[in-house]
Amino acid sequence: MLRGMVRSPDTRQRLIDSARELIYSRSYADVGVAAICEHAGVRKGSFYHFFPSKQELTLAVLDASFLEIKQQLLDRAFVPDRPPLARLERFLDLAWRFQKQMKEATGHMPGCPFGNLGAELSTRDETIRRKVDAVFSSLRTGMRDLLAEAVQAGDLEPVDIDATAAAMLAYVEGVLLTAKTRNDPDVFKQLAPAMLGIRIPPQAENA
Amino acid sequence: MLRGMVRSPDTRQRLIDSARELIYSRSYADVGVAAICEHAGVRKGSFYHFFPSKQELTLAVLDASFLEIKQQLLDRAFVPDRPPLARLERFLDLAWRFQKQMKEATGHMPGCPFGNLGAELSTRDETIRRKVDAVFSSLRTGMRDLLAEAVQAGDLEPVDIDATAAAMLAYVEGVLLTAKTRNDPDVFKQLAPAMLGIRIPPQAENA
DNA sequence: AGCATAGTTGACTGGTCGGTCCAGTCAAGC
DNA sequence: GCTTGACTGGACCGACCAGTCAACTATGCT
Repeated sequence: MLRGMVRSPDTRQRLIDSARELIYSRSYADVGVAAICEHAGVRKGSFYHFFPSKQELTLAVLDASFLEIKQQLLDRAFVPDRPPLARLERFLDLAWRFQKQMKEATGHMPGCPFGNLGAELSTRDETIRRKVDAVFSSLRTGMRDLLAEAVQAGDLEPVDIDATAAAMLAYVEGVLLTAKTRNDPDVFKQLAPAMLGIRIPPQAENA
Repeated sequence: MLRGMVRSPDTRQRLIDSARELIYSRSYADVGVAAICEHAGVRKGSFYHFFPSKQELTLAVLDASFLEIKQQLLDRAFVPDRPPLARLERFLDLAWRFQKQMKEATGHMPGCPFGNLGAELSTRDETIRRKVDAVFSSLRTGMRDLLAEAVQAGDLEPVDIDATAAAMLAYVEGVLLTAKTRNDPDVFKQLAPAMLGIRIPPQAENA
């Protein structure tokens, strides 16, 4: 009776998902390969059949996290059913809901999956650092496009959209880290909206 | 001549200093007790004479780091020889110089010693999380006082000084993390000045 | 049927982890 | 000079680390 594909249909994906969840809620160093395998219901040998190292798995985790964030957060928040800046507000609201929900479920604020890895590993693993950088770069591009649209629509005065996108993203990262360190989702709720007011003027400085 | 206290004058302090340097430039998990001892020229047994655990040493490291930041950064930047907001600019400039100097010396951007530990350990060690939170709280207070002075002097419109101080600090943390992940001090230089424009209005929301 | 191969298993390795233990050392107080 | 107690040295501990390996199983292809 519907035997089919007995041999674990998606061992590789289960490993990625387990690692993503565990590393996100703890840290890279605190989660061993053995713990990831146990959570995924997979034996050590199978792990190394699919991934040559913990580092390589982590790169795959970063891809998976980016996909998740894009689909669950960005694509939802950025639906063009309202003005660009209102979409940014929706983005912050969705992000806050998620952080709050994680706090309720686990007792901890997880922060940003990319910021966490960047903070922990940037000085120690150049490959992972570059990957995190690439993810942030993609996020910045999305933000930049939104700001360009806002400028075009006249909802935003002309700014250096690249720098302003980077600044807004940095601010969100900082707020996430602050909320995580205080272990309080309301910190995010209180501080995040100020992101919308951040501006970096075009070219050199002026007023 | 001037014998006194032959028995290692400051073994404890050397351990703290070594741990501070190593953990700051790598991470908590990447630096073992053995490495700290070796760097300090101290044997394992002595370590555990002065500190009951690596965690306790880390708490002492946080105190030492805070003292260092206060003396080398805050106390220098906040000298009241100019208007409050100009002191904030000087703070950013000093912070940038330090990050740049570390990059040149080690090849890496270290980021913020508190933010790093907060990101890595907040979900895993409640005691350290609280300590990091306390440090941030002190920093916020310093920033808050400066903003209060700026408002009083008429250099800044009335804002929610507590929330605005928190937002500015969060922004600096985010910029430091961004610069660390990109491994480029110029990111800090470009983005940091926007901190001065961050505002959170008093009480409820308005415009 | 037979073979190739993707996938699985669990025992195993060398090394490192944080932490323990205790005999020894030295300076100060009596 | 003897005792006390802070401090030191270093051997040692069990647990865990990332990673290896050879034997095994099931599936798909011919």
